[in-house]
Amino acid sequence: MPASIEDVAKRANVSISTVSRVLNRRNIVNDKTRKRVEVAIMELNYRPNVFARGLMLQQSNILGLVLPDLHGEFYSEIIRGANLKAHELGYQLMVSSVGGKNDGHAVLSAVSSHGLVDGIVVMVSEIDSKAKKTLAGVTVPFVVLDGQVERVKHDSVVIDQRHGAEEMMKHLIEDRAAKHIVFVGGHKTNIDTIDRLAAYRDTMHKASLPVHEKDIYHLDYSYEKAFDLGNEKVKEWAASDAYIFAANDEMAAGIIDAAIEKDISVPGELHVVGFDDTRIAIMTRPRLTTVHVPMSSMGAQAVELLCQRLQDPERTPMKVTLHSNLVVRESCGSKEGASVR
Amino acid sequence: MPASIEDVAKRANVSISTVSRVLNRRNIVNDKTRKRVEVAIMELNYRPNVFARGLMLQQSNILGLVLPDLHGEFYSEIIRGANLKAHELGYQLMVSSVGGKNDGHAVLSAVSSHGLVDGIVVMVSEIDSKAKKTLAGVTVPFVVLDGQVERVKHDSVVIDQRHGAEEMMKHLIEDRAAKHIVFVGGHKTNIDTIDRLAAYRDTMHKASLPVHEKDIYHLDYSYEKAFDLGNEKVKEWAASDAYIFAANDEMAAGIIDAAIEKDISVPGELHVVGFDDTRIAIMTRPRLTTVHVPMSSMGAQAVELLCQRLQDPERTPMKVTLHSNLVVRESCGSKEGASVR
DNA sequence: AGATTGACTGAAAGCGCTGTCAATCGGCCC
DNA sequence: GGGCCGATTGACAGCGCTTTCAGTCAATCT
Repeated sequence: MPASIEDVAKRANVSISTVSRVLNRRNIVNDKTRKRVEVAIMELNYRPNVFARGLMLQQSNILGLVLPDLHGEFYSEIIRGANLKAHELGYQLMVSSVGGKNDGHAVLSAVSSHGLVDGIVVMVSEIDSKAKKTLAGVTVPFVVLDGQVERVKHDSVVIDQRHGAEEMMKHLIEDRAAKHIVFVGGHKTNIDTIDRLAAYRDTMHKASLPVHEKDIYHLDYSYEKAFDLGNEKVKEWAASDAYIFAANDEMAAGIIDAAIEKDISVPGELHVVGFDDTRIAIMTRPRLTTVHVPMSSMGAQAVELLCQRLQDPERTPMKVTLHSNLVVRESCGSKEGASVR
Repeated sequence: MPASIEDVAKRANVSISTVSRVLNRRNIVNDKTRKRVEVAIMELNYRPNVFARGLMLQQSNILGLVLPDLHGEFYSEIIRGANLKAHELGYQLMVSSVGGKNDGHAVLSAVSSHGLVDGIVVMVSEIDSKAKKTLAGVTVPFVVLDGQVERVKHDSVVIDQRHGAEEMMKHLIEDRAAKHIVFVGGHKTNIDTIDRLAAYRDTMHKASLPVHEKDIYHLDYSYEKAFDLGNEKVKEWAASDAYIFAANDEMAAGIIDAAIEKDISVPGELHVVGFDDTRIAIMTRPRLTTVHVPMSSMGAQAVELLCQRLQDPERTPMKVTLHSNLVVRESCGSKEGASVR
């Protein structure tokens, strides 16, 4: 049983009020008394009990981070950024995934209404997900990553995917003179996929290029599925001089590897680009031309917003937009030739 | 302000004791009464306050997971496994990194002695790290991942790296007839590196192969550093028909890519193998021959051990050993030829 | 009938900490 | 000398919940 505030008080020969005061740097405590208390705290290796404190203060200094999954470089980076910033601001982070199962729903509400966390950062990547509905009933402040929840007041940080995606499309069409672009996305209901696909359609349209629905694929963001698709289509694609616009780097990697398997050279015969600029982008050969998305900044920014709101609950909701931008490497050919870094 | 147990009691026209009883399924509460209380709970959307509960019960149902870093597939998988198991057992997970900074020390002790968490899972990958010393003073149960702490009673889950590493070395020497094997590890003080290097030395010795110190490199497990090293050495290595034993998949990938850059074919002219069997292993071309390490099982197992200990604090400490095993793919040539999957 | 028992339920004591309010004390003012 | 002031400190009321410890009441026993 760890020492309580009372033990400290007794040892220092003061009342618990005084101990509490020196802990919280409240009022002024006489120098001598404070020293005495501090010594007692040292000697007893005393730490205030979080629960008692939480009960009084109604706050825990714990933040929740709820992601669709914990897998892969993408989420990994978000967690990292969020964790770092949270510690910097004196908070602890609790990470959860609202994974495929309906269990996500439960986790989310548990984490939030329990009163355990002071606030949460949620990433909602499916449009119309259950999580969104649950969020509407959440009582603590929350910030939404990469999305919005209607009719609920909250901060959010979004990526200007549109911009990056358009830049990419323009690069393909204008710099690379692409005529035939294939879009390989995640699930149809995935917000990022929706955005990126919209940019695809728009840009094609503006460039007066035809969009064939058979050139639009919806996979699940995984390397494996993309590899399988690639295995099947890569020859056909190469034959039509296609440019493959994958909605994340992993799928781009899968397709490139499928091409290699079939002895089709990238970017010689087939061009592939990715999205996110995760570390995978530099681990493929050729390295990926992709769109850089500042993942760890997203995490950090969200935490920062959340903490600000915790301090000033009345602040008007903010929406921070982070920019994405094109990163040209070799996977779709380059202006200067294939060897440019 | 969320509803309290008292609000429920009033609404159901009973005392708080009764409400508490139905919450904890204690004693027997009359059916009718219980229904009434349950209805009130529903209507008020009541959730017991974690702090109050924690204060009474001296437990939070929160587990801490402290890793050296949160970056990369390796840790990502551990987190995933741990998180899943924790939820399964009714716990929440709090993830921290004890990163390079001395801040890790602080985090660790904060997390533990604060009384916030019921127990922690720590991964200590540096021998003689500060964290280890801190652990000795930790008051809650903890389980150590991939290591041991002297003179302190605790459970642990370790990987039998030795076995996998030896299997790999034997494969190289016996099946592939390697004569010259280069070891590329992480920091000298990293436990995994130490283990793997030991296996390297032993097996070399047993096979009467000479170990040259210049064939042993200590990097930092990163793709980039390995890529740089590769750029410098790859030609020399290829010339001497070397086999590169990288201590993780990322470094193996870096070296392979450096080879490709220099137009040296893998596994034709240079042979490279990795360790861990992360998803990176199947994303390189050629795909990596590596040692499979059950990362998510590690996380899950650790959580399970921790929970068992929480239930029975007197149980004698256990050490669970997980096995690693060789996975042969193409990066060092294969028995059946280069195209085997 | 009076005593005893069993099934429920309520009152109240904290868990460890914060914050309000009052008490104490030496010094200073009129 | 009495009163007042600022500085410091202690008492104590909760925060919301669990958990004895005592009832209360109808049914059962002797």
